Amino acid sequence: MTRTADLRQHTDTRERILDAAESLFVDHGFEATSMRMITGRAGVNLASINYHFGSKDALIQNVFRRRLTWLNQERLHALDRFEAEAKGAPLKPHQIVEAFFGVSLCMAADTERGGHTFMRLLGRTYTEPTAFVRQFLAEEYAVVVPRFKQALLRSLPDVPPDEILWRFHFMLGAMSYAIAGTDALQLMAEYELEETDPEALSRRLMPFLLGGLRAPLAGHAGKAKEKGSRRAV
Amino acid sequence: MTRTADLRQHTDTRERILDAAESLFVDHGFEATSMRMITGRAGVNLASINYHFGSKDALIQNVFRRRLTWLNQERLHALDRFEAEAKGAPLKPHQIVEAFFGVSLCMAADTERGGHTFMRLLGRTYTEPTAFVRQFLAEEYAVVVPRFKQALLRSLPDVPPDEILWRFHFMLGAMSYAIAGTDALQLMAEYELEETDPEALSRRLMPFLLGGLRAPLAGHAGKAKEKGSRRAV
DNA sequence: GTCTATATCATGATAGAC
DNA sequence: GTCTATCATGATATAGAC
Repeated sequence: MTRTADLRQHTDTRERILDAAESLFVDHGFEATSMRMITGRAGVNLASINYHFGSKDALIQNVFRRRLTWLNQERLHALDRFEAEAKGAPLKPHQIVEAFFGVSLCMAADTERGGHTFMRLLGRTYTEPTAFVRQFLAEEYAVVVPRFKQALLRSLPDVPPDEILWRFHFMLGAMSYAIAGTDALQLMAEYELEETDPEALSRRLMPFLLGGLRAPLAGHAGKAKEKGSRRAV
Repeated sequence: MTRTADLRQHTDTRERILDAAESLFVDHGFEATSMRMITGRAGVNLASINYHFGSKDALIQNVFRRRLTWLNQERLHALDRFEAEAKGAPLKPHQIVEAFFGVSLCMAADTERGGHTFMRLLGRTYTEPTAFVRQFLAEEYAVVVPRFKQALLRSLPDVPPDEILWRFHFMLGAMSYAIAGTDALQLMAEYELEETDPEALSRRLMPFLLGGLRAPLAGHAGKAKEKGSRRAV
């Protein structure tokens, strides 16, 4: 149970399994990753997954929980700091984006301890959720999402709430691809791209996100199909 | 071999298999989708997949090829039309975005004949490519990507080429999430979202993409790590 | 806690009758 | 072209010795 995250190689069997599973899930997906592959890479016995986690599904949940609760706390803390500075005034969009996506990119920048791998997994999972994973993610995000949503609503009072939600969703997509990164981009570029420097990625992604978030609304009838009062809670 | 795409239910066994595989691949991924699931949904015999396609991998490729070649042709035609109008002048960013993403969204709007399903599959696959799928996608995009890349370079001469590639990549991510749509968004919204009206989606996504594409560059040193002449071919 | 051995089941693929 | 029956393999999970 020690939380001292040594670099690279964990000695604890539990952590070794989690590390191996995390990286294999990214490359092959949950169901295509067998327990033999996981225990093989972790250098532990096949039966140890069931001993430590009970089942493969429980292992999947632990892979997420291990990092996601911490990540969401950091996102909230970042938001807290900005709101403390603002003293009740609405935040600026770039602060909210910084709090959520900056922290995310920060975790994605950690290649040694697996943060990068995890963020790729998270982005991939968000659009391809198995039933029980979706349920699980919804619970993990239950605290974070409303906070950021409200901050955005206050920050952009002229933009319809639905529009803000969608744009946040688009930003998640852009970030997901950003972190998936060179592997997928290489498919497009004929020449070899530079290594993914975390800071460079942030300098690239952030302006894009803000540009999209603050883009002028489409011309006519953003609320064409009005349906009574449709306001986010 | 008839290309008359009847609505809904195909009578041809081949097409029935392709339809079933397409939708199952979206929901469960390639490897988690068994041939029994596919033939079961298609209402055909288990052995027919191997008879008609030879293997499961070959089936996967056929699922993509069936729609992707057509889609890429449409994207090129749209670009051709704009360039014909422009008579040698550089296109405007919104035209290029319209040509690529407008056509994509148009296919994604087709829910009856499976275009929507396919576009979700394509977006999911782009960041989670099995080895042979990646190879295959690279071939399919070999013609389209350079054309659009060059159009963007001409359209935005002040933006470094690498930056343009990345922003195109980000746009793909935003579109992928946009099409994945309500399923994933619902995870975030506490209230029930409206149905995904295709036109509404386009009105939402397009301004976001353009805002991101044309966003001002990050302040200092966009090319901090210069490495000789790094120009796209 | 770790390991071997094994039970049970689903998978991709094929052979061969019709 | 379609179907049944079947093979070989690999999956998750567990029982029980150490």
